Amino acid sequence: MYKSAARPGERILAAADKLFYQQGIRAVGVDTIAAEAGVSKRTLYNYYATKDDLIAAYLTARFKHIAPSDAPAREQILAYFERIEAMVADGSFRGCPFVNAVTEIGDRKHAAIAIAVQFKEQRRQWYRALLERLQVKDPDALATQLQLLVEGVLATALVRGDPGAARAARSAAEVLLDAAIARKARRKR
Amino acid sequence: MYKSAARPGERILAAADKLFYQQGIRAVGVDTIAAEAGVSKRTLYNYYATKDDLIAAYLTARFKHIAPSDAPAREQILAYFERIEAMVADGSFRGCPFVNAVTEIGDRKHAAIAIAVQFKEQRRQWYRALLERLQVKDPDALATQLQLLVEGVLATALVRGDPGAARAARSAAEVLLDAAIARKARRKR
DNA sequence: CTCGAAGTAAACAGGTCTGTTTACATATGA
DNA sequence: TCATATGTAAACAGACCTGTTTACTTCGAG
Repeated sequence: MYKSAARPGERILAAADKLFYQQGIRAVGVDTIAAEAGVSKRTLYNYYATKDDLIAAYLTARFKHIAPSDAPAREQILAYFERIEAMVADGSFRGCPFVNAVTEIGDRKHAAIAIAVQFKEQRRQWYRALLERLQVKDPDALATQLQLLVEGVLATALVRGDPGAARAARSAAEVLLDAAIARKARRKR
Repeated sequence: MYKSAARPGERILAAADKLFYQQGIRAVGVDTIAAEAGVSKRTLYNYYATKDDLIAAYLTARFKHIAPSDAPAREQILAYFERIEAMVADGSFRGCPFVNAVTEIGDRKHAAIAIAVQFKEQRRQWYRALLERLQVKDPDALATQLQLLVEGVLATALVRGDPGAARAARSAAEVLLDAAIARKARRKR
């Protein structure tokens, strides 16, 4: 399938990403991934010693940082909600891969769980840094709240398949931001 | 295990509930459930023709309505966030069973998906009815937003195991409610 | 007392899973 | 040229899965 492209290791990872995300980690066997990658099972096990290693690699590869930007903080945050909306609207959306992995894995000691926790914390810090620039009163708490909205959109869109939740989240975020900024302005006076 | 209690059908359902929720639907086989229920596999298949039927029965049994109350609407909503916090704080929390089922199942035509969708919609209507009593401007939209917060708490608590998210959600809900009520008061004037 | 419903235990069929192994092919660089 | 690394195909081991079947037991109602 991916035979023409790239090296085996990358083809395997691409196949794993597609199948794990679309069908679930437990639903997909290594045989299927090897076939999709156009690679023998032996080769797959050369690159990834166990399925668990491959799962960890899959999540690590999904661990993207957000490109830093000089745009106004409030704008960046609201734009993020729009990015989520686009993601969710795109038909092939199947929930957050990190949350799904935690759901499917069970064993809290699995490397994948730590990666998921790190990812969520990294996102939270991204909000927090922006909120500090806005000088809101409690950037840490508000960062958590914004993240709750995003997490809620991902779960809701998974269940209902409806991207409308993203717009609702965006407007809730606006209310929360306005309230936090207004409070600050009031205190300043 | 549950041998002393109740009839086989109920013992099976209780065992399925415990194991499906704690370890995941795909992680648990019918053999394990039969053993936990202290029942032969033959008996299990007498009560539930297929594992899928048992999964559907498990979710149906989890489908609880919220007891109606005459308490002030705002109080009821905030109390709901506290109930979520208690749920999440209780060690054995493993996410929302309905969302988990959707994650684990994949096949959108499975009876379980419809049950999950219905459940979420039923909860949303509960918020909406309360918000109508508060005469906020757009009860439907605000109901969705409150639900996003709850859904976010469930997902976040699953990943991080931290019940702090529930308190953050509660205070976000307060801000959203206050904003919606203030707007209405302003319009009234 | 006896018949039938409802249960048990255990094996089985046919499938899939992860991970290993064997035997062979190809390509590249010293 | 030829050794080594890297790959393939395919079978295999051993486990677990869902669902069925067989043969036996228990027990209560008529």
